[in-house]
Amino acid sequence: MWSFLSAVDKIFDDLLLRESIFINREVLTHDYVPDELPHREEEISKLAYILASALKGGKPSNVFMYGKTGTGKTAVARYVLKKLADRASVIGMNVSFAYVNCRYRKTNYRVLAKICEELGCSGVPSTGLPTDVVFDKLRNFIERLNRLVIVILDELDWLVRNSGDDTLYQLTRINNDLENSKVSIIGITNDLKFREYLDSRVLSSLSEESIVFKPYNSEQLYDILKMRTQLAFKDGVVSEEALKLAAALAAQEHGDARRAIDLLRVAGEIADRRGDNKLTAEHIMLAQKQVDRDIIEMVIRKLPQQEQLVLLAITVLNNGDGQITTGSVKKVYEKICELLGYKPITLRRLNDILADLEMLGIITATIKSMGRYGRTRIIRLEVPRDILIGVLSEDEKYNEILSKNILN
DNA sequence: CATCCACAGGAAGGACGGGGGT
DNA sequence: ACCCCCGTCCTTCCTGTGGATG
Repeated sequence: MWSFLSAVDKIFDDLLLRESIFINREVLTHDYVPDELPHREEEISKLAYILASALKGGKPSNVFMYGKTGTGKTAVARYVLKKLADRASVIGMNVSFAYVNCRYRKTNYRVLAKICEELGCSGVPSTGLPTDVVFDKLRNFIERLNRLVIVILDELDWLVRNSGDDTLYQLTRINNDLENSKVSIIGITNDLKFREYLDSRVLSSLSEESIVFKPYNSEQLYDILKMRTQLAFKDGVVSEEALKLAAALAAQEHGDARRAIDLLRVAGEIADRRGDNKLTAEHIMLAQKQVDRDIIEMVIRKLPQQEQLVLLAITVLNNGDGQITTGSVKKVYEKICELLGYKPITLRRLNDILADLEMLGIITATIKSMGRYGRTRIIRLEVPRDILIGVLSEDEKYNEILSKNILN
Protein backbone atom coordinates (compact mmCIF):
# COMPACT_ATOMS: atom_id res chain seq x y z
CA MET A 1 0.00 0.00 0.00
CA TRP A 2 2.70 2.32 0.98
CA SER A 3 4.72 1.79 -2.15
CA PHE A 4 1.61 1.85 -4.31
CA LEU A 5 0.64 5.27 -3.06
CA SER A 6 4.05 6.64 -3.55
CA ALA A 7 4.08 5.31 -7.08
CA VAL A 8 0.84 7.18 -7.77
CA ASP A 9 2.28 10.25 -6.15
CA LYS A 10 5.23 9.95 -8.39
CA ILE A 11 3.04 9.91 -11.48
CA PHE A 12 1.17 12.99 -10.31
CA ASP A 13 4.36 14.73 -9.43
CA ASP A 14 5.82 13.94 -12.78
CA LEU A 15 2.79 15.30 -14.54
CA LEU A 16 2.56 18.43 -12.48
CA LEU A 17 6.22 19.21 -12.37
CA ARG A 18 6.81 18.27 -15.94
CA GLU A 19 8.14 21.24 -17.74
CA SER A 20 7.76 22.13 -21.35
CA ILE A 21 10.83 22.03 -23.55
CA PHE A 22 9.49 25.10 -25.33
CA ILE A 23 10.24 28.60 -24.27
CA ASN A 24 8.29 30.18 -27.12
CA ARG A 25 6.19 27.90 -29.25
CA GLU A 26 4.82 30.85 -31.29
CA VAL A 27 8.11 31.04 -33.15
CA LEU A 28 7.20 27.80 -34.86
CA THR A 29 3.71 28.78 -36.03
CA HIS A 30 2.78 29.93 -39.50
CA ASP A 31 2.09 33.56 -38.69
CA TYR A 32 5.45 34.21 -37.15
CA VAL A 33 7.62 36.56 -39.19
CA PRO A 34 11.26 36.10 -38.19
CA ASP A 35 13.69 38.99 -37.89
CA GLU A 36 16.01 37.28 -40.27
CA LEU A 37 15.39 35.13 -43.31
CA PRO A 38 18.50 33.07 -43.95
CA HIS A 39 19.32 32.26 -47.58
CA ARG A 40 16.74 34.65 -48.99
CA GLU A 41 19.00 37.68 -49.12
CA GLU A 42 18.85 37.88 -52.88
CA GLU A 43 15.06 37.79 -53.06
CA ILE A 44 14.76 40.28 -50.23
CA SER A 45 17.04 42.81 -51.85
CA LYS A 46 15.32 42.39 -55.18
CA LEU A 47 11.91 43.05 -53.69
CA ALA A 48 13.27 45.88 -51.54
CA TYR A 49 14.81 47.45 -54.62
CA ILE A 50 11.50 47.32 -56.45
CA LEU A 51 9.53 48.76 -53.56
CA ALA A 52 12.10 51.40 -52.71
CA SER A 53 10.68 53.79 -55.27
CA ALA A 54 7.71 54.13 -52.94
CA LEU A 55 9.88 56.04 -50.49
CA LYS A 56 10.63 58.58 -53.17
CA GLY A 57 6.94 59.03 -53.82
CA GLY A 58 6.76 56.84 -56.89
CA LYS A 59 4.57 53.89 -57.63
CA PRO A 60 6.48 50.63 -57.31
CA SER A 61 6.11 48.19 -60.16
CA ASN A 62 3.73 45.33 -59.73
CA VAL A 63 5.59 42.19 -58.75
CA PHE A 64 4.97 38.56 -59.44
CA MET A 65 6.58 36.08 -57.07
CA TYR A 66 6.84 32.41 -58.02
CA GLY A 67 8.04 29.47 -56.03
CA LYS A 68 6.85 26.27 -54.43
CA THR A 69 5.23 26.14 -51.02
CA GLY A 70 7.54 26.87 -48.14
CA THR A 71 10.19 28.65 -50.20
CA GLY A 72 9.71 31.87 -48.29
CA LYS A 73 7.57 33.90 -50.69
CA THR A 74 5.07 35.08 -48.13
CA ALA A 75 7.72 35.53 -45.47
CA VAL A 76 9.88 37.65 -47.76
CA ALA A 77 6.91 39.78 -48.77
CA ARG A 78 5.85 40.34 -45.18
CA TYR A 79 9.39 41.00 -44.08
CA VAL A 80 10.14 43.60 -46.72
CA LEU A 81 6.78 45.31 -46.32
CA LYS A 82 7.29 45.55 -42.59
CA LYS A 83 10.63 47.23 -43.15
CA LEU A 84 9.06 49.51 -45.74
CA ALA A 85 6.30 50.48 -43.31
CA ASP A 86 8.86 51.25 -40.63
CA ARG A 87 10.90 53.40 -42.94
CA ALA A 88 7.85 55.12 -44.35
CA SER A 89 6.63 56.10 -40.90
CA VAL A 90 10.04 57.57 -40.08
CA ILE A 91 9.87 59.91 -43.04
CA GLY A 92 6.20 60.60 -42.44
CA MET A 93 4.95 58.87 -45.52
CA ASN A 94 1.67 57.04 -45.75
CA VAL A 95 1.51 53.48 -47.01
CA SER A 96 -1.24 50.95 -46.50
CA PHE A 97 -1.13 47.22 -47.06
CA ALA A 98 -3.76 44.66 -47.80
CA TYR A 99 -2.90 41.00 -47.56
CA VAL A 100 -5.30 38.48 -49.05
CA ASN A 101 -4.83 34.75 -49.22
CA CYS A 102 -6.83 33.73 -52.25
CA ARG A 103 -6.84 30.10 -51.27
CA TYR A 104 -9.44 30.91 -48.68
CA ARG A 105 -11.13 33.70 -50.62
CA LYS A 106 -11.27 32.47 -54.12
CA THR A 107 -14.07 34.55 -55.55
CA ASN A 108 -13.80 38.04 -56.95
CA TYR A 109 -16.25 39.41 -54.46
CA ARG A 110 -14.57 37.87 -51.43
CA VAL A 111 -11.14 39.07 -52.46
CA LEU A 112 -12.40 42.62 -52.88
CA ALA A 113 -14.23 42.42 -49.57
CA LYS A 114 -11.05 41.27 -47.86
CA ILE A 115 -9.04 44.11 -49.36
CA CYS A 116 -11.66 46.52 -48.05
CA GLU A 117 -11.46 44.96 -44.63
CA GLU A 118 -7.68 45.09 -44.57
CA LEU A 119 -7.63 48.75 -45.54
CA GLY A 120 -10.33 49.62 -43.05
CA CYS A 121 -13.02 50.42 -45.58
CA SER A 122 -16.16 49.58 -43.64
CA GLY A 123 -19.62 48.87 -44.94
CA VAL A 124 -18.81 45.95 -47.15
CA PRO A 125 -20.89 42.94 -46.08
CA SER A 126 -19.72 39.41 -46.65
CA THR A 127 -22.37 39.10 -49.33
CA GLY A 128 -25.25 41.07 -50.76
CA LEU A 129 -23.74 43.79 -52.90
CA PRO A 130 -22.98 43.65 -56.59
CA THR A 131 -19.26 43.11 -57.19
CA ASP A 132 -18.84 46.28 -59.23
CA VAL A 133 -20.40 48.31 -56.44
CA VAL A 134 -17.81 46.93 -54.03
CA PHE A 135 -15.08 47.73 -56.50
CA ASP A 136 -16.26 51.33 -56.85
CA LYS A 137 -16.47 51.63 -53.11
CA LEU A 138 -12.96 50.32 -52.72
CA ARG A 139 -11.59 52.63 -55.39
CA ASN A 140 -13.22 55.69 -53.84
CA PHE A 141 -11.94 54.70 -50.44
CA ILE A 142 -8.40 54.29 -51.72
CA GLU A 143 -8.60 57.62 -53.49
CA ARG A 144 -9.60 59.29 -50.22
CA LEU A 145 -6.74 57.57 -48.37
CA ASN A 146 -4.41 59.70 -50.42
CA ARG A 147 -1.49 57.33 -50.26
CA LEU A 148 0.24 54.33 -51.73
CA VAL A 149 -1.61 51.06 -51.27
CA ILE A 150 0.16 47.75 -51.68
CA VAL A 151 -2.09 44.77 -52.27
CA ILE A 152 -0.61 41.33 -51.71
CA LEU A 153 -2.51 38.55 -53.40
CA ASP A 154 -1.15 35.31 -52.02
CA GLU A 155 -1.89 32.01 -53.75
CA LEU A 156 -3.35 33.98 -56.59
CA ASP A 157 -3.75 30.91 -58.77
CA TRP A 158 -6.71 29.80 -56.67
CA LEU A 159 -8.61 32.97 -57.43
CA VAL A 160 -7.97 32.81 -61.14
CA ARG A 161 -8.77 29.12 -61.45
CA ASN A 162 -11.99 29.58 -59.56
CA SER A 163 -13.25 32.93 -60.78
CA GLY A 164 -11.19 34.03 -63.74
CA ASP A 165 -9.09 37.16 -63.97
CA ASP A 166 -11.72 39.89 -64.32
CA THR A 167 -11.12 41.42 -60.93
CA LEU A 168 -7.40 41.08 -61.39
CA TYR A 169 -7.71 43.00 -64.64
CA GLN A 170 -9.71 45.71 -62.95
CA LEU A 171 -7.20 45.93 -60.13
CA THR A 172 -4.27 46.29 -62.48
CA ARG A 173 -6.05 49.19 -64.16
CA ILE A 174 -7.29 50.89 -61.03
CA ASN A 175 -4.50 53.48 -61.18
CA ASN A 176 -6.07 54.98 -64.30
CA ASP A 177 -8.94 56.24 -62.18
CA LEU A 178 -6.90 57.40 -59.22
CA GLU A 179 -5.55 60.89 -58.73
CA ASN A 180 -4.23 61.07 -55.21
CA SER A 181 -3.47 57.45 -54.49
CA LYS A 182 -1.61 54.64 -56.15
CA VAL A 183 -1.98 50.90 -56.00
CA SER A 184 0.79 48.36 -56.43
CA ILE A 185 0.10 44.66 -56.59
CA ILE A 186 2.25 41.82 -55.39
CA GLY A 187 1.02 38.53 -56.78
CA ILE A 188 2.25 35.32 -55.22
CA THR A 189 1.77 31.86 -56.65
CA ASN A 190 3.30 28.41 -56.42
CA ASP A 191 1.80 27.26 -59.68
CA LEU A 192 4.26 28.03 -62.42
CA LYS A 193 1.90 27.02 -65.20
CA PHE A 194 -0.59 29.52 -63.87
CA ARG A 195 0.61 32.26 -66.22
CA GLU A 196 -1.06 30.44 -69.07
CA TYR A 197 -4.52 31.01 -67.64
CA LEU A 198 -4.02 34.75 -67.47
CA ASP A 199 -5.13 37.24 -70.04
CA SER A 200 -1.96 38.60 -71.62
CA ARG A 201 -2.81 42.16 -70.62
CA VAL A 202 -3.18 41.12 -67.01
CA LEU A 203 0.00 39.09 -67.13
CA SER A 204 2.10 41.86 -68.59
CA SER A 205 0.89 44.48 -66.17
CA LEU A 206 1.13 42.14 -63.20
CA SER A 207 4.60 40.91 -63.95
CA GLU A 208 6.37 44.16 -64.53
CA GLU A 209 8.86 42.55 -62.21
CA SER A 210 9.12 38.96 -61.15
CA ILE A 211 11.04 37.09 -58.53
CA VAL A 212 11.56 33.36 -58.62
CA PHE A 213 12.07 31.49 -55.35
CA LYS A 214 14.17 28.36 -55.46
CA PRO A 215 13.54 25.52 -53.02
CA TYR A 216 15.76 25.38 -49.96
CA ASN A 217 18.27 22.57 -49.83
CA SER A 218 18.91 20.47 -46.77
CA GLU A 219 21.72 22.62 -45.38
CA GLN A 220 19.72 25.81 -45.78
CA LEU A 221 16.75 24.23 -44.05
CA TYR A 222 19.08 23.19 -41.27
CA ASP A 223 20.16 26.80 -40.80
CA ILE A 224 16.56 27.96 -40.67
CA LEU A 225 15.65 25.33 -38.11
CA LYS A 226 18.73 26.07 -36.06
CA MET A 227 17.76 29.70 -35.86
CA ARG A 228 14.18 28.99 -34.88
CA THR A 229 15.28 26.39 -32.37
CA GLN A 230 17.27 28.94 -30.45
CA LEU A 231 14.18 31.09 -30.06
CA ALA A 232 11.62 28.36 -29.56
CA PHE A 233 13.26 25.80 -27.29
CA LYS A 234 15.26 25.78 -24.13
CA ASP A 235 18.98 25.54 -24.54
CA GLY A 236 20.28 22.16 -25.56
CA VAL A 237 17.00 20.21 -25.61
CA VAL A 238 16.97 19.70 -29.37
CA SER A 239 19.50 17.18 -30.62
CA GLU A 240 21.57 17.75 -33.69
CA GLU A 241 20.28 14.57 -35.28
CA ALA A 242 16.73 15.79 -34.83
CA LEU A 243 17.47 19.00 -36.66
CA LYS A 244 19.35 17.23 -39.42
CA LEU A 245 16.56 14.73 -39.88
CA ALA A 246 13.87 17.38 -40.00
CA ALA A 247 15.90 19.33 -42.55
CA ALA A 248 16.46 16.23 -44.65
CA LEU A 249 12.82 15.19 -44.58
CA ALA A 250 11.64 18.64 -45.59
CA ALA A 251 14.28 18.86 -48.28
CA GLN A 252 12.74 15.77 -49.83
CA GLU A 253 9.40 17.56 -49.83
CA HIS A 254 10.60 20.06 -52.46
CA GLY A 255 12.60 22.05 -49.89
CA ASP A 256 9.59 23.17 -47.93
CA ALA A 257 10.60 25.30 -44.94
CA ARG A 258 7.08 25.45 -43.60
CA ARG A 259 7.07 21.71 -43.50
CA ALA A 260 10.40 21.64 -41.67
CA ILE A 261 9.13 24.05 -39.06
CA ASP A 262 5.88 22.13 -38.66
CA LEU A 263 7.90 18.99 -38.03
CA LEU A 264 9.89 20.72 -35.35
CA ARG A 265 6.85 22.14 -33.61
CA VAL A 266 4.87 18.92 -33.66
CA ALA A 267 7.91 16.95 -32.52
CA GLY A 268 8.23 19.35 -29.60
CA GLU A 269 4.59 18.86 -28.71
CA ILE A 270 4.98 15.10 -28.83
CA ALA A 271 8.05 15.27 -26.60
CA ASP A 272 6.18 17.46 -24.13
CA ARG A 273 3.23 15.12 -24.03
CA ARG A 274 5.45 12.17 -23.34
CA GLY A 275 7.38 14.07 -20.72
CA ASP A 276 10.66 13.72 -22.55
CA ASN A 277 13.10 16.50 -21.86
CA LYS A 278 15.04 16.00 -25.04
CA LEU A 279 13.85 16.33 -28.62
CA THR A 280 15.35 13.51 -30.64
CA ALA A 281 15.21 12.14 -34.16
CA GLU A 282 12.59 9.71 -32.94
CA HIS A 283 10.25 12.58 -32.14
CA ILE A 284 10.79 13.95 -35.62
CA MET A 285 9.84 10.62 -37.13
CA LEU A 286 6.65 10.56 -35.10
CA ALA A 287 5.94 14.14 -36.10
CA GLN A 288 6.38 13.27 -39.74
CA LYS A 289 3.49 10.82 -39.56
CA GLN A 290 1.40 13.13 -37.44
CA VAL A 291 1.78 16.15 -39.73
CA ASP A 292 0.68 14.24 -42.82
CA ARG A 293 -2.23 12.74 -41.00
CA ASP A 294 -3.42 16.03 -39.55
CA ILE A 295 -3.44 17.82 -42.86
CA ILE A 296 -5.29 15.06 -44.67
CA GLU A 297 -7.83 14.58 -41.92
CA MET A 298 -8.63 18.26 -41.78
CA VAL A 299 -9.13 18.49 -45.52
CA ILE A 300 -11.40 15.47 -45.65
CA ARG A 301 -13.52 16.53 -42.71
CA LYS A 302 -14.20 19.88 -44.37
CA LEU A 303 -15.35 18.28 -47.62
CA PRO A 304 -19.02 18.77 -48.58
CA GLN A 305 -21.16 15.66 -48.28
CA GLN A 306 -21.28 14.79 -51.95
CA GLU A 307 -17.51 15.04 -52.22
CA GLN A 308 -17.17 12.76 -49.23
CA LEU A 309 -19.49 10.27 -50.88
CA VAL A 310 -17.41 10.29 -54.05
CA LEU A 311 -14.26 9.88 -52.00
CA LEU A 312 -15.92 7.02 -50.17
CA ALA A 313 -16.60 5.36 -53.51
CA ILE A 314 -12.97 5.75 -54.52
CA THR A 315 -11.85 4.34 -51.18
CA VAL A 316 -14.02 1.30 -51.67
CA LEU A 317 -12.74 0.79 -55.20
CA ASN A 318 -9.15 1.23 -54.08
CA ASN A 319 -9.43 -2.03 -52.21
CA GLY A 320 -10.32 -4.02 -55.29
CA ASP A 321 -8.02 -4.64 -58.18
CA GLY A 322 -8.10 -3.04 -61.56
CA GLN A 323 -7.94 0.59 -62.56
CA ILE A 324 -10.28 3.13 -61.09
CA THR A 325 -12.03 5.08 -63.84
CA THR A 326 -14.69 7.76 -63.87
CA GLY A 327 -17.21 5.15 -64.89
CA SER A 328 -16.38 2.77 -62.07
CA VAL A 329 -16.48 5.57 -59.52
CA LYS A 330 -19.88 6.58 -60.79
CA LYS A 331 -21.23 3.03 -60.46
CA VAL A 332 -20.00 2.58 -56.90
CA TYR A 333 -21.02 6.09 -55.95
CA GLU A 334 -24.56 5.45 -57.16
CA LYS A 335 -24.65 2.17 -55.30
CA ILE A 336 -23.64 3.97 -52.11
CA CYS A 337 -26.30 6.62 -52.67
CA GLU A 338 -28.88 3.91 -53.12
CA LEU A 339 -27.86 2.17 -49.90
CA LEU A 340 -27.85 5.39 -47.92
CA GLY A 341 -30.91 6.89 -49.54
CA TYR A 342 -29.27 9.93 -51.12
CA LYS A 343 -30.14 11.33 -54.50
CA PRO A 344 -27.11 10.84 -56.74
CA ILE A 345 -25.61 13.72 -58.68
CA THR A 346 -25.08 13.70 -62.43
CA LEU A 347 -21.94 12.67 -64.26
CA ARG A 348 -21.15 16.29 -65.11
CA ARG A 349 -21.09 17.25 -61.45
CA LEU A 350 -19.12 14.14 -60.59
CA ASN A 351 -16.48 15.30 -63.04
CA ASP A 352 -16.14 18.58 -61.21
CA ILE A 353 -15.86 16.83 -57.89
CA LEU A 354 -13.10 14.58 -59.20
CA ALA A 355 -11.27 17.66 -60.46
CA ASP A 356 -11.75 19.20 -57.03
CA LEU A 357 -10.36 16.18 -55.21
CA GLU A 358 -7.40 16.29 -57.52
CA MET A 359 -6.77 19.94 -56.78
CA LEU A 360 -6.76 19.11 -53.10
CA GLY A 361 -4.12 16.48 -53.73
CA ILE A 362 -6.27 13.64 -52.47
CA ILE A 363 -6.26 11.87 -55.82
CA THR A 364 -4.44 12.15 -59.10
CA ALA A 365 -6.29 11.62 -62.32
CA THR A 366 -4.71 11.18 -65.71
CA ILE A 367 -6.79 11.12 -68.82
CA LYS A 368 -6.14 8.03 -70.84
CA SER A 369 -7.58 6.94 -74.12
CA MET A 370 -8.48 3.30 -74.52
CA GLY A 371 -9.10 3.77 -78.20
CA ARG A 372 -12.22 1.95 -79.18
CA TYR A 373 -13.13 1.71 -75.53
CA GLY A 374 -13.32 5.42 -75.00
CA ARG A 375 -11.48 8.00 -72.98
CA THR A 376 -11.50 8.22 -69.24
CA ARG A 377 -9.66 9.37 -66.16
CA ILE A 378 -7.45 6.86 -64.45
CA ILE A 379 -7.77 7.72 -60.79
CA ARG A 380 -5.23 7.03 -58.08
CA LEU A 381 -5.51 7.67 -54.40
CA GLU A 382 -2.67 9.87 -53.20
CA VAL A 383 -3.24 9.57 -49.47
CA PRO A 384 -2.85 6.47 -47.32
CA ARG A 385 -5.99 4.42 -47.38
CA ASP A 386 -6.03 3.82 -43.64
CA ILE A 387 -6.22 7.56 -42.96
CA LEU A 388 -9.18 7.88 -45.29
CA ILE A 389 -10.91 4.97 -43.66
CA GLY A 390 -10.14 6.42 -40.26
CA VAL A 391 -11.79 9.74 -41.03
CA LEU A 392 -14.66 8.48 -43.12
CA SER A 393 -15.65 5.79 -40.65
CA GLU A 394 -16.22 8.46 -38.01
CA ASP A 395 -19.56 8.78 -39.73
CA GLU A 396 -21.73 5.84 -38.77
CA LYS A 397 -23.29 5.57 -42.22
CA TYR A 398 -19.98 5.63 -44.01
CA ASN A 399 -18.60 3.10 -41.58
CA GLU A 400 -21.41 0.76 -42.52
CA ILE A 401 -20.52 1.04 -46.19
CA LEU A 402 -16.85 0.47 -45.50
CA SER A 403 -17.48 -2.56 -43.35
CA LYS A 404 -19.32 -4.52 -45.99
CA ASN A 405 -18.26 -5.51 -49.43
CA ILE A 406 -20.42 -3.58 -51.83
CA LEU A 407 -18.39 -4.31 -54.93
CA ASN A 408 -20.14 -6.51 -57.49
C1' DC B 1 -8.26 5.68 -92.53
C1' DA B 2 -12.74 6.61 -90.79
C1' DT B 3 -15.32 5.32 -86.96
C1' DC B 4 -16.93 5.46 -82.50
C1' DC B 5 -16.48 4.62 -77.44
C1' DA B 6 -16.65 6.81 -72.87
C1' DC B 7 -16.05 10.13 -71.32
C1' DA B 8 -13.95 15.57 -70.66
C1' DG B 9 -15.28 19.85 -69.88
C1' DG B 10 -17.55 24.61 -71.60
C1' DA B 11 -21.97 27.43 -71.29
C1' DA B 12 -26.14 28.66 -69.35
C1' DG B 13 -29.03 28.68 -65.85
C1' DG B 14 -31.88 27.20 -61.67
C1' DA B 15 -32.73 26.58 -56.61
C1' DC B 16 -31.62 28.24 -52.34
C1' DG B 17 -29.92 30.80 -48.38
C1' DG B 18 -27.46 34.94 -46.93
C1' DG B 19 -27.57 39.51 -47.34
C1' DG B 20 -28.03 43.93 -49.35
C1' DG B 21 -30.57 49.03 -51.04
C1' DT B 22 -34.74 51.64 -50.92
C1' DA C 1 -41.94 44.79 -47.92
C1' DC C 2 -39.97 44.52 -52.04
C1' DC C 3 -36.65 43.21 -55.46
C1' DC C 4 -31.66 42.60 -56.44
C1' DC C 5 -27.10 40.35 -56.13
C1' DC C 6 -23.96 36.86 -54.51
C1' DG C 7 -21.82 32.09 -53.71
C1' DT C 8 -22.66 27.31 -53.66
C1' DC C 9 -24.36 23.13 -55.59
C1' DC C 10 -26.29 21.24 -59.02
C1' DT C 11 -28.66 20.16 -63.82
C1' DT C 12 -29.25 20.29 -68.86
C1' DC C 13 -27.41 20.59 -73.14
C1' DC C 14 -23.72 20.55 -75.63
C1' DT C 15 -19.29 19.99 -78.44
C1' DG C 16 -14.67 17.88 -78.40
C1' DT C 17 -11.31 14.09 -78.56
C1' DG C 18 -7.13 10.00 -78.49
C1' DG C 19 -6.52 6.05 -80.47
C1' DA C 20 -7.82 0.68 -80.94
C1' DT C 21 -10.79 -1.38 -83.97
C1' DG C 22 -13.09 -2.69 -88.10
